[in-house]
Amino acid sequence: MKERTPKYDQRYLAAVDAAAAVFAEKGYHAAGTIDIAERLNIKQGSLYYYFRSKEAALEAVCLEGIRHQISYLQSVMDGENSFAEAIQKLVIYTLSSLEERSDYMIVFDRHRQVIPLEKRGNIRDQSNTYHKLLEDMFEQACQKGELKPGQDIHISVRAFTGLLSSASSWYQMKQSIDLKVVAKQYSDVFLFGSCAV
Amino acid sequence: MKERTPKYDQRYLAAVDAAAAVFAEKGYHAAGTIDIAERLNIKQGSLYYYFRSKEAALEAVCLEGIRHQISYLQSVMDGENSFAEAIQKLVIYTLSSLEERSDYMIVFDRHRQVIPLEKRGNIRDQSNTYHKLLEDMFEQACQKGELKPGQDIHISVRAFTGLLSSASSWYQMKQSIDLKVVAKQYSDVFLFGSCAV
Amino acid sequence: MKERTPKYDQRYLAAVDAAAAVFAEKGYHAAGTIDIAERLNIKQGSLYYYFRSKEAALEAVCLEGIRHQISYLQSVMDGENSFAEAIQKLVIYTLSSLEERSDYMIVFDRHRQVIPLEKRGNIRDQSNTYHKLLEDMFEQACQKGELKPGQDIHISVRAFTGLLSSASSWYQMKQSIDLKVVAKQYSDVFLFGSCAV
Amino acid sequence: MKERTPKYDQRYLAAVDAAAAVFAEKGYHAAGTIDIAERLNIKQGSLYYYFRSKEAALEAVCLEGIRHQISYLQSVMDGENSFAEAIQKLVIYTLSSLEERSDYMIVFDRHRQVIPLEKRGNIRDQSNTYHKLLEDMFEQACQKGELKPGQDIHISVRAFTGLLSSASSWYQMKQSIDLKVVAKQYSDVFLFGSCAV
DNA sequence: TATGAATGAGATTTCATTCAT
DNA sequence: AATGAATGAAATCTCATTCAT
Repeated sequence: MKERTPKYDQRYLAAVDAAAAVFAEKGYHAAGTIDIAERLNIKQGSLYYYFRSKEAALEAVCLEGIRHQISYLQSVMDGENSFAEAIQKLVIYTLSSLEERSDYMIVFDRHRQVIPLEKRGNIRDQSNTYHKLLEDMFEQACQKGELKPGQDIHISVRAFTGLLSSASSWYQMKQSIDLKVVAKQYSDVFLFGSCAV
Repeated sequence: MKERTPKYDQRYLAAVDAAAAVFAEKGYHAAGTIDIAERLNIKQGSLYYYFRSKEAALEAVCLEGIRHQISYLQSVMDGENSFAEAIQKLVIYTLSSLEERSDYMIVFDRHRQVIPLEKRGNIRDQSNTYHKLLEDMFEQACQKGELKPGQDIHISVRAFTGLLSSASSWYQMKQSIDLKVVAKQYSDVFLFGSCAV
Repeated sequence: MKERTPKYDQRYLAAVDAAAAVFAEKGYHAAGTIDIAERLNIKQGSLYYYFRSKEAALEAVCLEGIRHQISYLQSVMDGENSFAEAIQKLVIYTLSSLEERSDYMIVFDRHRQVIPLEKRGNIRDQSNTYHKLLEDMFEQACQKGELKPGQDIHISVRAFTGLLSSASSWYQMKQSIDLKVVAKQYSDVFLFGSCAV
Repeated sequence: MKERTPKYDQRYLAAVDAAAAVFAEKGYHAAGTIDIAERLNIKQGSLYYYFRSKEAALEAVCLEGIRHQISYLQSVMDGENSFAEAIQKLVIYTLSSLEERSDYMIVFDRHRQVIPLEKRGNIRDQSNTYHKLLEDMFEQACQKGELKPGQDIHISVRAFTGLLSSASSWYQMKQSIDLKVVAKQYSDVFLFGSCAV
């Protein structure tokens, strides 16, 4: 919508941040553009200087949200990690994202689908990228013999993301428990199962 | 709201069904009372003979949705199942619920929290009941030595429900793979983990 | 938008009427939906019971406006009129429409083109019908030798409608002059010209 | 608003031109100041160096539009033309104006009345001048016996301008027919009528 | 039980305009 | 002369809800 000068970027990012916070707190539909504006200390109409529409604001939040996840995942894959280590790091990162960037996580998780299919291209692209990377990671682990044989990789990936998102729901009712303990157990369930023997 | 004559029950359930379908498809906020009415072939205003308000319709859907889960969970616990068997049955039941009653599952999963805390009593009660039952089940399994030692039961339960809900997201983009195969793998991940050795 | 019961028709027509009046007075864009509502003694939002949108109201006005012109033109063509008589009757009818239904005439004349091309189908259809009828009439007159030879019929028709619309602009600054005198002169100009000899 | 240095004049005229184009295309109300600015490759706010307001831009366009018509009409009257010749020249000039300056013609024709009566002084003055000149011309023709007797001159003038404006509507849907042929027929209708005998 | 008609409060969006830089 | 940022007022439209019939 605008070329990005550094100064503009700063304000724009603040706008995205405000949108994330408001959407996370109230939910996309229940949130009003006026809430976002107020949080930015500007008037409602001025929001449209940053976003073409409320929906565009949501898209911006989602995009910004997933960008971080992708780049961390990328960095984990680039590093020298065993499969088990990688899984643990991703769980930890997800849980700590939930502390530091919870707004973006929640909005992405819960409200992404509000954007109508036709306009979901950008988000879908990013989302696909993320899943593709994960699948690559599982694939490589499989070839190194780090994964149990005979399991469909797509389902494994999905089971893993399901676990991650259950962590998200956990965050909402979190009783202040040590993050690392929780992360350890989550990854252990995924890696080694819950069943004795 | 009304005494339940058989005939009334039938129409009322159709109304709940319609609400579930509409909420699931569009999301609670994006859905209009008019959409529900249209699906019932009645006029917008007439809806108010079935529901005191739109929110009441949501509550009815959620309640109806969880009722099934609870009663199935109850039946599994009453039967003579090992922990592993119980887990498998629950995964299968959830997946097949997603085929047969997906609307209710989706609405409960995604929109339950729209109902303001003050009015969420009924649903919370049911929800608590469900979690409590699950925790009991895990507790018993633990005492029988069927569960790995040293894991926090609350987290295990949550990890399990996270897995279940990942199945929900799977359902939405399902590539028609045999339900039992999928269920097997999902439970295997939970029970035995993904990691070789 | 609604099935037409007689009672509904009456109210609906009143709504179209109000829209016509407001659009004619202020112009489509300068007019607010609230103005129309006020004229109907209902609240702004209630307008949308009758019209899907402000634009739909405009379309309704235009359609209603041209309907009368077409049916009168049709009746003139069905009667036994010489070309000169027909022209005169049409001029008179147009001028008196301007007294009795000026709102519709003005709106059709000035604001029809606000409706975007894609949605102008209905109006264009009616408009084409009107022009087609006129062309038929001129064609027949031509064959009976009532028209000067060597003139392109399309241009003649257009010159005639131009004259009619100049009558419309006349109406706006009308000084109370006898309608029949004016109509006579207008048709005379068209039929016999302004130039001596 | 500014003293007119040659350079300023040039830019100013470009601005008027842009406004004319935009108003003609979208209509005054539907057109935004931003559209005009974009066409000039400047930013919205910068427009206000050329026009005090959007309305002032419209006024400028109208004034510029009619200036040409008046000066041509003046020149025709100053020359030695019979009434029939004068009419023909005016029709031709109008039609070719529609090719070369259609924006100004259209805007003047359709949107002049947007300017509120209080502020319409300038335009009205010019408009009156134009009509007055035409009436003078007809009056003189009448005295020379070039006009049919017994016709009200005001109506004749108006019938003539109606014809001219019908040419305008013709222009919009023009099927590219030779301008002179069209002009000939338009003036013939006005001068000699359409009716045989 | 059902509906037609209306309401009213609020939501998003648009846009001419201003002004410091 | 130009712009980036913001404003504020208004405008259209939506929608859950009500109620007389």
